[in-house]
Amino acid sequence: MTQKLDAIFQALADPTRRAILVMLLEDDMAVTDVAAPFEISLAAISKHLGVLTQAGLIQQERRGRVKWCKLDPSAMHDAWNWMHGFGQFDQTDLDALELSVEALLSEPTAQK
Amino acid sequence: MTQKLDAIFQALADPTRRAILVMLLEDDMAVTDVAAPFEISLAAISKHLGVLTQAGLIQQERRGRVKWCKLDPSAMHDAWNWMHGFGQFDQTDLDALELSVEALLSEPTAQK
DNA sequence: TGGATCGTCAACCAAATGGTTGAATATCAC
DNA sequence: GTGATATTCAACCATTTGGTTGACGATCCA
Repeated sequence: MTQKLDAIFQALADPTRRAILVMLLEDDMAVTDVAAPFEISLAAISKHLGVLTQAGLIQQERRGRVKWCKLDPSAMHDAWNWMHGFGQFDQTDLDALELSVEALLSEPTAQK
Repeated sequence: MTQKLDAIFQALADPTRRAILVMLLEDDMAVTDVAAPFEISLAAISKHLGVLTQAGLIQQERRGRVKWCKLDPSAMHDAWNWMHGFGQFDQTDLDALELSVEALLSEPTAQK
């Protein structure tokens, strides 16, 4: 597990990679489209996507000549879980937490 | 903010540093005591503590010849907050969240 | 078939990282 | 003051990282 966390945090430590993740939050994207907003080479982006895939933060699927990238939140969740032990949540956090909980509780399938 | 997150995630990407943070969860510690369980040199631990301090994950305070290290959860919290947008929380998380919320709500000073 | 597009690979480079050792600086305790 | 303890500093080293460029293998389309 610690090796997995190494990879996840390492992947998250780069601003370009975090920006990519945020973009993928919006929608799945092809490699070329991921690269478009950045000034670095396509090969560099390709490497970043490799790092993210290795860390399990995204999944890549090839369809034809296009390789689609989609977010995989489960790895992020592992990191989140590890950090969770450290949080003494203050009021600000509490608000966010309550919103999350309430949203889930109000879903049709949810039950107390 | 992104530079701050760079530093935080970078700091968290090393297993030795994560282990140190877990140790400090238990109690504040002197540098030498932090170093004790590890096989690497004291100087290396000192560097790790520097990285953690730089990232804002711990605070160091010198008293006499001893430098005390204590956890500072606020930086962790920044990272946690960034990640929060990515989480589709499943039932397992919900349980943990509820516990946190309820614990806070049941504190004397807490109010709905 | 042939040209354009998508993406990776390989080789290379500079800078950062995690480690070492040995010397230096404070502080404490006698 | 002397010696032991706590911590950092400086110089060094090997490896990793994030980037480049140019060539390459697939795939689409006309």
